[in-house]
Amino acid sequence: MKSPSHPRDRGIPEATVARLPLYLRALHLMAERGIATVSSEDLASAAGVNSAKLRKDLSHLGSYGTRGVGYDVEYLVYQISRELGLTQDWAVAIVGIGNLGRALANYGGFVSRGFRVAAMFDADPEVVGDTIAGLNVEHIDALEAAIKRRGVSIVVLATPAAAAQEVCDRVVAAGVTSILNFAPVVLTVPDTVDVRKVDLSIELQILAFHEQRKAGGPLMAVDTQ
Amino acid sequence: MKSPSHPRDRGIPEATVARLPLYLRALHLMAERGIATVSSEDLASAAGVNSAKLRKDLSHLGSYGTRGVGYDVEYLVYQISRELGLTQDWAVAIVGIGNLGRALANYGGFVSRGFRVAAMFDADPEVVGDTIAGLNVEHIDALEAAIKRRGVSIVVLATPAAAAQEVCDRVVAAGVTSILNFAPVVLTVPDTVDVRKVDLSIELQILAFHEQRKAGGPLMAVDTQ
DNA sequence: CTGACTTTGTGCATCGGTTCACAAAGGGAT
DNA sequence: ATCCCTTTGTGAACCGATGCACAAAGTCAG
Ligand SMILES: NC(=O)c1ccc[n+]([C@@H]2O[C@H](COP(=O)([O-])OP(=O)(O)OC[C@H]3O[C@@H](n4cnc5c(N)ncnc54)[C@H](O)[C@@H]3O)[C@@H](O)[C@H]2O)c1
Ligand SMILES: NC(=O)c1ccc[n+]([C@@H]2O[C@H](COP(=O)([O-])OP(=O)(O)OC[C@H]3O[C@@H](n4cnc5c(N)ncnc54)[C@H](O)[C@@H]3O)[C@@H](O)[C@H]2O)c1
Repeated sequence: MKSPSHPRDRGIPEATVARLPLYLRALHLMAERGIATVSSEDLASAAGVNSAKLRKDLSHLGSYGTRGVGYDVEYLVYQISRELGLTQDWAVAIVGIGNLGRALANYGGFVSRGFRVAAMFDADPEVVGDTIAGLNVEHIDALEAAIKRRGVSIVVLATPAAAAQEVCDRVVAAGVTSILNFAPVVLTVPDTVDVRKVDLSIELQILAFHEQRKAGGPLMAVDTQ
Repeated sequence: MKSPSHPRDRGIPEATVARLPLYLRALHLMAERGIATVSSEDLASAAGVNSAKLRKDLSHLGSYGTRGVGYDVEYLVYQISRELGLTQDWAVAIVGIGNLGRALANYGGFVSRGFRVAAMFDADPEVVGDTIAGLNVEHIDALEAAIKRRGVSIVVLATPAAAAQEVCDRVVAAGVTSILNFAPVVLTVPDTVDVRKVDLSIELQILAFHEQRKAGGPLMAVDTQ
């Protein structure tokens, strides 16, 4: 099914994909500073990873470095961007324009790399019609039509938890296959659909776990007979 | 160094820790609905994981199930909460009260599980003095003093990227060892400090990668000679 | 008290990912 | 043209996490 000895092989490990944006960010900063060439050691430390890992990650995209020299910054930016699909621009819709949805809509760093907020939806008549970052909030009833009309391919869910699954179902029925979910629920979707979640509360709980260990761990012996 | 055959062994795998909050959330929902007992199969499907994984995860905390029956919901909630350190409450500070910081400060689900916003800081005199969710925004100059006075142990960073490392350094110097970072930068900290990051842009890029595959993958042959 | 049935807890094979360490490749100096 | 130096790309050992599959443990009906 796959050509085994083919370079430029498709099938980049998920862990690698998750780090490519990190490398890209570091490379953009370097490009801005006029750095033309970078070694795996330097780029790795800018991205906060091990240099062997970085080299292995990049090797999945092809052989874009020069031994004895390093990687050409511009060229690598281009290759990673292309691999991630950032050479095209992506129309994003945000559903649920409350505290969080508003913050996201106003966020500039969004647009910076090929992502464009193309539509916003809410169910509250109070909110519908508001203009945020130059764009009108539409009623959730218009969801399917607007998704198709605007070519939305990524949806950000920022509704309350109780509404998330229902909105998700509609969005999926409308043909969207990439969802970023902020609501604290496990979404059920067909496996053709990718869901990524961001859950602040989980992050805090993980921090609390380690914090407790740090505080209690060394002292714990005191009380443990 | 560690007692090998000891039950209730310390050293819970990181992957398990990251899932405990998920189980906890599902359990809370069940408790609300009056469910007293749950099998690993049901809890696993509510949390969106494999049941063997769930059982193995729970086995790290101890042997809290009953064979033939399942797990007592209330008891499991208590055990997981205790393990995560949620039986105490945690004072959280938010630094950078812009779009995102404001959304976080207003977020209710925050407080729900033992996390309390105890302080907010900003550098902008326009923002300092505002009241958000009943709490006053303080000037960043008061950072160290307020962290100590209020017993803050977790800091959420929501400043622009350019300010994040500097604020981080101050926060660490003030004795904080748990940081949740929203700014798109790699923070450098002593290894006694835990940093978790949330990066919307990275999530979108990962989605874009897969979306591109879905769209381009099957069609790619068309163009590939 | 016994036996059928349910469900946990875990040994084990497997897998994906990380890291080390080094041969191969290229650049630049002489 | 040759040699030395730097740095890549990757084989291989290692490590943690996953998931299957089942024996052990417990419930409950009769
Ligand atoms: N605010 C945060 O910092 C934060 C942090 C973590 C997670 N979250 C989660 O993100 C989600 C949004 O949080 P928030 O603070 O913005 O809540 P919010 O209540 O301020 O906003 C929710 C918005 O969704 C709209 N909405 C409700 N039902 C809808 C529907 N069916 N279709 C379209 N819109 C609908 C509401 O009108 C409202 O404007 C919640 O699930 C919350 O748990 C928020
Ligand atoms: N808004 C979003 O949806 C979003 C999404 C992803 C990431 N982020 C990141 O989160 C961070 C905040 O985003 P935002 O949209 O809220 O930005 P913002 O500009 O609205 O808010 C930043 C706030 O930080 C304050 N600030 C600046 N320097 C400071 C300092 N040294 N000490 C204390 N406060 C200081 C500013 O006065 C401002 O109020 C940024 O790093 C951004 O990249 C935001």
